[in-house]
Amino acid sequence: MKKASERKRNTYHVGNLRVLLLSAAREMLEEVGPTKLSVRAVSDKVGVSCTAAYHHFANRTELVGCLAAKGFDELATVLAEQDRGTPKEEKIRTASLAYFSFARKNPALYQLMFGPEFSDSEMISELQSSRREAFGELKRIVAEYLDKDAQTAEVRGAALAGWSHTHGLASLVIHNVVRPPAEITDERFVDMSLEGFRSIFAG
Amino acid sequence: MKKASERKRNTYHVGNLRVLLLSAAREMLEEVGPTKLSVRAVSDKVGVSCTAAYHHFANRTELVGCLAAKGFDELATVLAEQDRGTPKEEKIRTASLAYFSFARKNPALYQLMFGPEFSDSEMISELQSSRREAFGELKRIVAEYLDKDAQTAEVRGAALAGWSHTHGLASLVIHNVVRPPAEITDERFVDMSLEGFRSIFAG
DNA sequence: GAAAGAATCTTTACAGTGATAAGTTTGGTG
DNA sequence: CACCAAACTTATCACTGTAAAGATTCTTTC
Repeated sequence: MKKASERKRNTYHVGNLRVLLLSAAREMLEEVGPTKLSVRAVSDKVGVSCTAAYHHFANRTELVGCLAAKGFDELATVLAEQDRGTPKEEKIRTASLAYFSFARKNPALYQLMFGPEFSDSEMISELQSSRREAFGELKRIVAEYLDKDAQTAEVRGAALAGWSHTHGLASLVIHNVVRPPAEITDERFVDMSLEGFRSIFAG
Repeated sequence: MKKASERKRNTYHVGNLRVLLLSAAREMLEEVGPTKLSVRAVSDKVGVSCTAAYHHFANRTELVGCLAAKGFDELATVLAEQDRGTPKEEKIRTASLAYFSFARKNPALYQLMFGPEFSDSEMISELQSSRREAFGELKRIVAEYLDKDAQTAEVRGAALAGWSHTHGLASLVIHNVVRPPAEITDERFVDMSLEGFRSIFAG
């Protein structure tokens, strides 16, 4: 009596549709772009009706917000990994590089994380805490670099500055506003910009 | 024999629909947000059928691209104005402040200018040249600050760094990733970040 | 000044989007 | 086994970008 859909669905209730949707979404994200990721397409890919998704996520924003949250977690991890064993003086450079490299490897995800999608709505506490933790990692690194306590105003300012700079650089490149010369590696490019800042403060 | 629409249209052919659409779009932009600006809503506001817009713009992207281009023009103008008469040593700070202030005053426009909308498509030469000119203005300012020729690698690097930093700061704030303390002015906030950078390079 | 052609605008239509409401199937629990 | 709650489906709506084809007006040419 299965007049229902023609989809092959061995398991009717998957049980963990949520994670299936999320990983399908993550897979499609880089192909499709941050704005064009649709609930329907994701559901289709999993082999489920699109309204099924609305039983696990309040709306598209929440789905995509979880993706962004995972992005921040991943970013924090990468930063921590790359920082491990780095000598003090190199910490800022290494972190900047890891950050920039992460952004270049996952442009759509990065655009999502810092895009206009969540600027108004304060919901998705998961996203907010993941963000906070990623920034925390940054502050930790800067604190060690400066040999100061992480709660210091100086550390906070320096972390803000470093984050702004690297995020700005990544954002400009990802959005094709600035195009780094083809013959130059990401590493060189980040160094160029850091050097640029140094020369601003030299005078 | 006017069985046509019920809209009041004294002048059937306006002649300059293009500019009308653009200014209507600009007006709505800040209310509606960069992603939710629709061709239909804009056309409605002008009092014209939505397909009429497609006689003046190839698609939504082009419409919104012209808006962004104008944004870059405006930004370049603001930078130039604020720079005029500023003593050499203050030029970077003044430019950063003017830039940041522009972004805060026109958040939606700013998001549009640096959003994912135009990252793939290379069209809209107007946008591209406006962008280039805005960056040119930045380079000019940095060149004067450093007392070097604008074509120098050093100037280019410093301009890139300065742009990245201020753009990053503006982007983080506009997207609510970082929330500047309420009691602090924009001016103080930018200074804080610049100070932060100085302390990074002090050691 | 009239007729032809170009520009401009409208109606209609389609496919894809986020989202809701109401019904159906399933797994688990008494 | 019966029932209930969770998971999923089928409509359906309002809205979006965009194309096609027809209508209206402006402009140019004779």
